[in-house]
Amino acid sequence: MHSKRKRDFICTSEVTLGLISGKWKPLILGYLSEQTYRFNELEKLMPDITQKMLTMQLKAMETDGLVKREVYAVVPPKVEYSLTDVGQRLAQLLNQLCEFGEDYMTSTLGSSDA
Amino acid sequence: MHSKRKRDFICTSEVTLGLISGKWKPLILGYLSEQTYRFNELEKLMPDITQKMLTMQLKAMETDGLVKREVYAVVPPKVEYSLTDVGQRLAQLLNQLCEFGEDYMTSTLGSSDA
DNA sequence: CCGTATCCTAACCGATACTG
DNA sequence: CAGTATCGGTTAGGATACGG
Repeated sequence: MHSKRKRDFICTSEVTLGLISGKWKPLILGYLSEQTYRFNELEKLMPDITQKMLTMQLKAMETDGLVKREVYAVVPPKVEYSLTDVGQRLAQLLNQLCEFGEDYMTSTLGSSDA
Repeated sequence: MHSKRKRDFICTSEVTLGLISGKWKPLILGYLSEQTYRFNELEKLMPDITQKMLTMQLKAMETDGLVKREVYAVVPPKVEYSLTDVGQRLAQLLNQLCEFGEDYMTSTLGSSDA
């Protein structure tokens, strides 16, 4: 009874994957799930990311409702990023992906074509 | 106590994401989680995929240990694809992504910037 | 400090044609 | 039937420079 509807069903996974797809999103999600960070703090946590990419990924996640952006009207500028409730739930899901990843790496150590 | 190790931990999620990343992999995973399919059956299930992409994604998934490929020495050729145990477990995980995706679409209907 | 804008490369993916 | 090979378009992402 699920053979025909499966395609639609599976496609909703791509909605979720779209929220995470992006080279730095999983990492950002991971950090922000711990605490609120300022823009340049995130930069320091991820030395390899460029300002452009950090801005883009944060903006995308904000648009997707995962991240909350708070601007303080001070000089020098201060902007804080935190996860929304949805973002936190997605971060939880990401943890499950981590668990699978760890298990996968373990269970495929004795693979024949590794 | 987990703030410094978090980065390594989160990065293992990218291992899992790497297994799913690919335009058609979630769909293929979904179909093969139901039953074994032949190459051209998968083609029919996904009318928009090209032979090249189907071959590539299947080969990648086979290399990753998600898919089992069985060749029958007959004419015309017959090749059957099925999920390995790891592949099945990943398909389960994909179902959770689906659930989140559905819930996400529902919970963001009343969003302010939709 | 927090971004934007521009340029450039590399990867992904589709269309098409060909092969065992 | 089940692939492989080649070409070409589109997009993600990095480097760098500039602006509020």
